[in-house]
Amino acid sequence: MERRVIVIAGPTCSGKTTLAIEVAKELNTEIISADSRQIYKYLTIGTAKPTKDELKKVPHHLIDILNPDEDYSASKFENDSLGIIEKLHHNGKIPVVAGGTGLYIHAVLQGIFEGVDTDPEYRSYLNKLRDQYGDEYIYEMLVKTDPQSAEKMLPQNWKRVMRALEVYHLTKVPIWKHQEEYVRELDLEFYFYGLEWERDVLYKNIETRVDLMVEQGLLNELKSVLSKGYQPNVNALNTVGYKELIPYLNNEYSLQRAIELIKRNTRRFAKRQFTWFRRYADIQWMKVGCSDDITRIKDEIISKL
RNA sequence: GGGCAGAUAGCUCAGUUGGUAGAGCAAAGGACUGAAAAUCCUUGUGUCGGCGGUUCAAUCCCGUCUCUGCCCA
Repeated sequence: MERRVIVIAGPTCSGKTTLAIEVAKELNTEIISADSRQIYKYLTIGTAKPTKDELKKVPHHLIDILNPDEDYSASKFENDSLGIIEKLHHNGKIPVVAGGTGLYIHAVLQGIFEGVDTDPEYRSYLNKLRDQYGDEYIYEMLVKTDPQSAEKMLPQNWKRVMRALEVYHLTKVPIWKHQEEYVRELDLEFYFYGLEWERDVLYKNIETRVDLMVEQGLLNELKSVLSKGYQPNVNALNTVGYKELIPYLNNEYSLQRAIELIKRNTRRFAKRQFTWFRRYADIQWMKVGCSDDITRIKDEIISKL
């Protein structure tokens, strides 16, 4: 029974898509996208989805599965991706998981503790409290209910504070305890790779790609999503490339400024991705200097199986 | 060729009536367990253009050179 899984991580614009396709083609297998934005339909240019041609070469999973106003989560991703992995294994294939969403990659590799769903009603209640009384207020709520978790967080980081409150609200057990007790037993063998670039080269590529996205009609793509009736504040549009263009459409600044911001925010995003992936001791970093290296890396990955 | 104004952090600049300097932006490092392209935290040593001089002490004053901009020939 097959139990191997190839995982390809790395920052945005690092060549994950191309590499994954080359590997999958050679192994005659399929790709699972670990990308919290490519999940959404209509966000195509700005999320640098694989092209139609590329999608034709190799079957892809978890791309274009949601409307922009639908919710998703790391835990759903874990379930969905593990389900697909199981099916592929059943067919004797080695799945290729590729993507840049650190938490999703984490969900596949190690899992997210189970059993505590989101509670939209409670979240909107907390959001209201926060709007009215500020970060400190909800943080104090956490200090009272789950001081141990509160100690590890700052009041400003309200998203984490809210999640901790939510978990306690639903289970009466602090989040750190759930985390501590959670053990996932899965018989999978991961081959975990990260793509590494010289920082300034990657940044230059990012800028070129942003210009290309604009040329390809990023702005029209956003307008078309909005014209379908999706609100500018949906989670899907809180995405680099789109969130900077919305104020431009509202005449808050120039298009040139928006493009600058997209480039800067993409750079910062790439940096955060490096920070996230550096935490894994078992990641094998593959140095990339130009797009030709991808084929070489593909060969190396396959030879190590 | 002459005159004037500049030259300080990666960039744009501020500043020190002489005691070796600080903002914004950019950038770097970090956190992250069901919103994660999200949400947050931390970080400013730089021959103050070069070389001389004055001074206990020069980024600051003086001289000179180089470069940049403007003006006059």
